[in-house]
Amino acid sequence: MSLPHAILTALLEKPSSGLELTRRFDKSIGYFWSATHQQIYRELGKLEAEGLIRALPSEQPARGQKKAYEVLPAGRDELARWTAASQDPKPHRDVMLLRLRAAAVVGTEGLEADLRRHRELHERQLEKYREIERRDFPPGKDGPEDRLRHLVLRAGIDLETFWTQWLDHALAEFAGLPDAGERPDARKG
Amino acid sequence: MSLPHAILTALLEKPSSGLELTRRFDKSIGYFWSATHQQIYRELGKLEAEGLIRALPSEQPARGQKKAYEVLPAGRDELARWTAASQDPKPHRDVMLLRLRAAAVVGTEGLEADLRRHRELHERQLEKYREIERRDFPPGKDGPEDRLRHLVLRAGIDLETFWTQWLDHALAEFAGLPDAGERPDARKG
DNA sequence: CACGCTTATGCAACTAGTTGCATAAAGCCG
DNA sequence: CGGCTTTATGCAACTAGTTGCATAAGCGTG
Repeated sequence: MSLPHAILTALLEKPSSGLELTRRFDKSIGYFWSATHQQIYRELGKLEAEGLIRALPSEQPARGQKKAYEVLPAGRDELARWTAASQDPKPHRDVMLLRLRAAAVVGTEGLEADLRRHRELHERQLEKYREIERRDFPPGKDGPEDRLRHLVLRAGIDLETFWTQWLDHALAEFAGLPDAGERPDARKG
Repeated sequence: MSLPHAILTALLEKPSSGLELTRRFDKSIGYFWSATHQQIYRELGKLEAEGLIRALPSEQPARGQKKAYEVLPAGRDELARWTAASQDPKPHRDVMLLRLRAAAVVGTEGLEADLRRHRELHERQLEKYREIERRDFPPGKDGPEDRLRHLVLRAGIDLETFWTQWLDHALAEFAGLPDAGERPDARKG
């Protein structure tokens, strides 16, 4: 149940319409909590019905019209409550690790190319994060809010660095594997 | 659509009943692809209907009876196909990072304790992985399959190490924040 | 102004994963 | 044997997230 809280956070940072939120999810909050525009519109409707946000009155709500929302005090309270509440970490799911484990049984054929491609994608994401860091956190911009937001961005940077290095390691391991790329025991069953 | 492939991998490593699979998911494959027993039973039914696995004939299938499955050639082919097919990495979702971002807006009150708790959980998981590494990958056990499986385990070890360190970093950052644990601008709205 | 393109909002149907509970056999124990 | 616990399988209902499509206003252009 994190999407409503992601939206509340984004709206507190800046009141926005559904589409604006969607765009901001695509390039900031979405890096660790992605959402499609349909999820966002649906959730905005629910949050409004619950009285946690409201549509800004200025622009009349009509189809094809921007409809911006702002957070109400009840919404801020709910977000504060949720932020402080203890939560167990959810197990992460990682398809690539699953594929590697499968490859140990059915052979590595075809996997190396995708490993290489993922390495490039992670490196590109890393460069994007570094760009954001340069833009949003120049030396000196270190108030308490900045430090927290910077901390979160650092997690993104460090994670992409981690995966880039790990994939290098995996590729090196692949290079040391028997030539054909097919495990010796593959298809024996 | 990874759960069926996770199950195929597990069954190729060793034919098992639903409950055995559930247990193995809890302590091995589940570290990067978790599943409940209901998911597993449902998926076993589907895989059998599709002709990718079959119930081992030995023990008659009755309620309260173990019913073990093995992978059929079509299942192995499907798994090999899936393993080799290119897939885009899915964006990871991380609630803790979201909470930190929210804390930049509504205040950090109550968060530090959970940060500390998560640190301990990650450290405990790390110790568990290291135990598995000692048990399953003693020096010398380095055939091609071992090396791939070890690679996957190393990802788990390195990730837990990463999070332990990152949480240390986050806690150090918290220590440097204004005393009360509440952001200056919190509740100003 | 008629056409097509972009912006913006939204419904419906689907897939995946979770939670709560039901059922039944097997083993233990007084 | 009668009740209790553990093992094992499974259904039903629910929540969360995804995909495909519909609708309509605004804007540019021949």
